[in-house]
Amino acid sequence: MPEGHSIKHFANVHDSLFKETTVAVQSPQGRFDASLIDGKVFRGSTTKGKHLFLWFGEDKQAVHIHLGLYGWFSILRGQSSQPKTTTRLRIQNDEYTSDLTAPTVCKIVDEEQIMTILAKLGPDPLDPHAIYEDAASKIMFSKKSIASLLMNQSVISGIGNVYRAEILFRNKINPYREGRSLSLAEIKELWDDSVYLLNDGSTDGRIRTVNFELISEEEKAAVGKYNGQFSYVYKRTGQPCRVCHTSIAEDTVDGRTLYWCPECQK
DNA sequence: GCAAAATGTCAAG
DNA sequence: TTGACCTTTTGCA
Repeated sequence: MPEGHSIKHFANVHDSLFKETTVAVQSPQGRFDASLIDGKVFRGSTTKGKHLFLWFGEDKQAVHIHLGLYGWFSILRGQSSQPKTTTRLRIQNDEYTSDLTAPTVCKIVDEEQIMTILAKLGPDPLDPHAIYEDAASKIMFSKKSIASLLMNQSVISGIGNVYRAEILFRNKINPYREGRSLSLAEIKELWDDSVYLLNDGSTDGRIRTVNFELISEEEKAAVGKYNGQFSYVYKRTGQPCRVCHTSIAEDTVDGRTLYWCPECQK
């Protein structure tokens, strides 16, 4: 389940495995018209926040993909495997197969539609040219909580529920503070930490936020059970804070579950 | 075997 | 604010 780091990771994977190769495209599920790009050359990927664009052919047609809550790519070596009936988009060259399942969006878009999508998104911490002040100026005058603002893709794009919880913990910010109550230094710290964490996560598509020394031996031993993903507060309701041992709290904000440490994030 | 939850977003009420 | 949507995984019978 994807935040911005996964999108960037999948973009990089597609670039490294399929770029400038002729690809066969199908939609076993039938909900994407694969004939529009089947047999064309894959030209590469672009991303912003949680939005991925795959470019094909001489006239550079773009397929807009948003993974939503459940969408995922499975990348396989070879091309012999049978696709699942739920596979929306299968891309293959001589060596690799990419199967996309359960995206919220997977469709051909034109330049105007792309501009509309991009215009709605705040700066992406994964973009080296992002203008962080665009996010800062929205946060510093807002009466909404910083927890709300970080999840709002028009403020800052690419952060989801896991990174939100973890970034606020790492920077000792109470999630209910109004955006306008944050100092510029605090906002800059949140941005810098987002840049660091999302970049790190995008290398392999995994979220790493916790100082490894703070993870207990028992937890490390049970690594398979947790799929190797540790957190400070995300989904740790009732468990002791890794820093101060206070019980981690949870609440629902804007329909999403928020986790925080009442002591570290006063 | 089935219900519930899950890293997201949009539109209806 | 709630429900709908796309699918898989987990936990409880």
